[in-house]
Amino acid sequence: MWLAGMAVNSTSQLFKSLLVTSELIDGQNRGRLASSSLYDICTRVHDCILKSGMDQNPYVANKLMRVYIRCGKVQDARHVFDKLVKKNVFNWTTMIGGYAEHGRPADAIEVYNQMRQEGGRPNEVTYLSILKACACPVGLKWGKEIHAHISHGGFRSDVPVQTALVNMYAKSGSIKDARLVFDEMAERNVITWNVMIGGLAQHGFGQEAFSLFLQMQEEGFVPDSTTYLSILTATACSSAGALGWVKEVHRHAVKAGFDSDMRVCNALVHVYSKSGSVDDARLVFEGMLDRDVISWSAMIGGLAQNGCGHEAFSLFLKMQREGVIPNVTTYCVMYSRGMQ
DNA sequence: CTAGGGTTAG
Repeated sequence: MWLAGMAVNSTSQLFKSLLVTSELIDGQNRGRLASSSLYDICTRVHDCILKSGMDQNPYVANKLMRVYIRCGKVQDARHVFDKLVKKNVFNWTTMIGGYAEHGRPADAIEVYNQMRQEGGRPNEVTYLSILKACACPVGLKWGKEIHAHISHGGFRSDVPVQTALVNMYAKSGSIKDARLVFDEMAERNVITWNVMIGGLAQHGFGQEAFSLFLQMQEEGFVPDSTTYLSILTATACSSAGALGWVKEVHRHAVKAGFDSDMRVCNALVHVYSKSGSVDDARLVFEGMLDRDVISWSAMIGGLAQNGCGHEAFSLFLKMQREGVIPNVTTYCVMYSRGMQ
């Protein structure tokens, strides 16, 4: 690690290295630097920041919080946040977003409420962050309150915020409310459609998801890979009669060139098995140029569950010959059924 | 200058 070995002795140098490092992690170099060494740099920079009294600078504090959160050290970020006497909207939003990223809705809502009590004005980004935190079953009761704040706060026509609301309702189990918000939106974008389609599919409403999939195209929106990944979920496709519209979605995917997208193909393999057509699953699988552990596991699972135990096992051997290492899921699907 | 809505495998 070039940064770890670098001679860093002044505060500004350290801070600069922290910024560079966090950008490295953010960008295409993600994963190259171990988060443990980033955390190490981060704590050293933190020391210098404290010594120089810069910890009360909202910009500096925010950068520091972001990097701590990126290392998975939300508690450290919270410490920086709590020490900050004057917090701006970025600090509040970063803290809420940090909890959202780490699936801690109660903590996120605590900070959000504290913000409101202290007279802080949430903006659209703050709402995106808090809604993300509440996008889970326990978050519904808080999500409804935030919905009211958003309606009163003048964010009724903000497409990202309204989309985040649709997502929050869908993920927290209230698909009817998700649909209500969606239907009332005057303006939408592809993400809005993807969220609604994915929500319906996740709740088992495959037919409804499919009709929205058609409707979005009638309205001039072009489905992207996320649209396909969202609609092709097992719950939506395992219901009776799903095979028909799944094939239709498949045809669209091929026409749009997504038959070369590994993730889309993985979803197709999985979903064809679930809707009862191992033959179609096999066809997609065999046509794939690249296959990862998910592709292999999906195909093996499909075979095992459809009474083709021997073929599943020989595929399990083949994947390893091709250098793909099985993981827990691979073993789970292999021994789930049909392997005797 | 800083925070950011959606995404595939028991």
